[in-house]
Amino acid sequence: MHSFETTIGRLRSEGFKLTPQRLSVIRYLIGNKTHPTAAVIYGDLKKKYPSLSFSTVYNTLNMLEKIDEVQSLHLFDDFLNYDPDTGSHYHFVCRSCDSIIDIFPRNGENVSLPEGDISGNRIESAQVVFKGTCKNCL
Amino acid sequence: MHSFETTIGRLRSEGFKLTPQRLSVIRYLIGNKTHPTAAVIYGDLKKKYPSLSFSTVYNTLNMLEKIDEVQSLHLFDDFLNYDPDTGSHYHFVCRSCDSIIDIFPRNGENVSLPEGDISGNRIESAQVVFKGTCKNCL
DNA sequence: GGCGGCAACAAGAATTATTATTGACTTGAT
DNA sequence: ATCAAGTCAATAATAATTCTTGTTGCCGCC
Ligand SMILES: [Mn+2]
Ligand SMILES: [Mn+2]
Ligand SMILES: [Zn+2]
Ligand SMILES: [Zn+2]
Repeated sequence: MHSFETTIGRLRSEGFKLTPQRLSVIRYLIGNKTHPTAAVIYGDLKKKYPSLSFSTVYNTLNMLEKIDEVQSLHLFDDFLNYDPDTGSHYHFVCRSCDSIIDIFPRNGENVSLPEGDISGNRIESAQVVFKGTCKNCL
Repeated sequence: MHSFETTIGRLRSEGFKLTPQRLSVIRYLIGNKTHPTAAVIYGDLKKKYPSLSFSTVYNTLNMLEKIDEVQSLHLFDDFLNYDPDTGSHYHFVCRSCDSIIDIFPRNGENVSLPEGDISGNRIESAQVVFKGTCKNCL
């Protein structure tokens, strides 16, 4: 996700209205490193904005994903996690405590993935998910 | 997945009964490179075994996954694909035609992933999914 | 042969996250 | 001020998976 100013600038220029609900979701997500679910976002914001509805959270998340300001991650079976960091990075999921940890590979150090083609197929994105046991649980 | 003989040997030794339903699912999966969904497996086997039930397919798949004879893949939003190849390989998903293509990285050639630790967290498995446009659709 | 225990089964209901729909109301942008 | 867009609330639709319940068929034992 871009900065608050850049993000709302993008929304404005794409013709979206800057409603308080949308702004609250955006403010919640900017700088958030916890990969929250829609339910968690709703639960947290509901405290401050008691009239917020679940559909609005979903609608806003889907809208933000469409303009590439967030990405949704399929890390668990039954729900999605949302990540405001749409840059190239990977995730580690602890099988024991379910925590999600960002992995930022330094160039060539830990993870190297092909750019462009693999046997004639054009790669446009790559998702890498590690599963294991986190530092804390070890 | 192992050979038919090895697989049913494992089932026998783990105390599972070799029922016709289970054997039909196993036979369906062995050597299958198509990453079928539970629904596809059910639909195909239903022709030959009209009394087969959906839950039995699911139960059998879960049982096979537990003893590591298949793996389930979260490649799409709403369903799982099952892969009888539990060896280390990755997947390419075509955004246009939804086809799934196996990627077998030769050592160090295209993909290299860390074994063991990443900043103190113990990695036990890694899932890599490429998305893009396949040879056919290009 | 008859019986009890038991795993697996079929059928379908239940669950659950997400998406879609409705209709009345509110609000942001011009 | 106007009005299209967004919101809320409630509810329904969707769809993959899991759960429940009663039934079946096999096996060992009397
Ligand atoms: Mn992340
Ligand atoms: Mn595969
Ligand atoms: Zn942990
Ligand atoms: Zn294709």
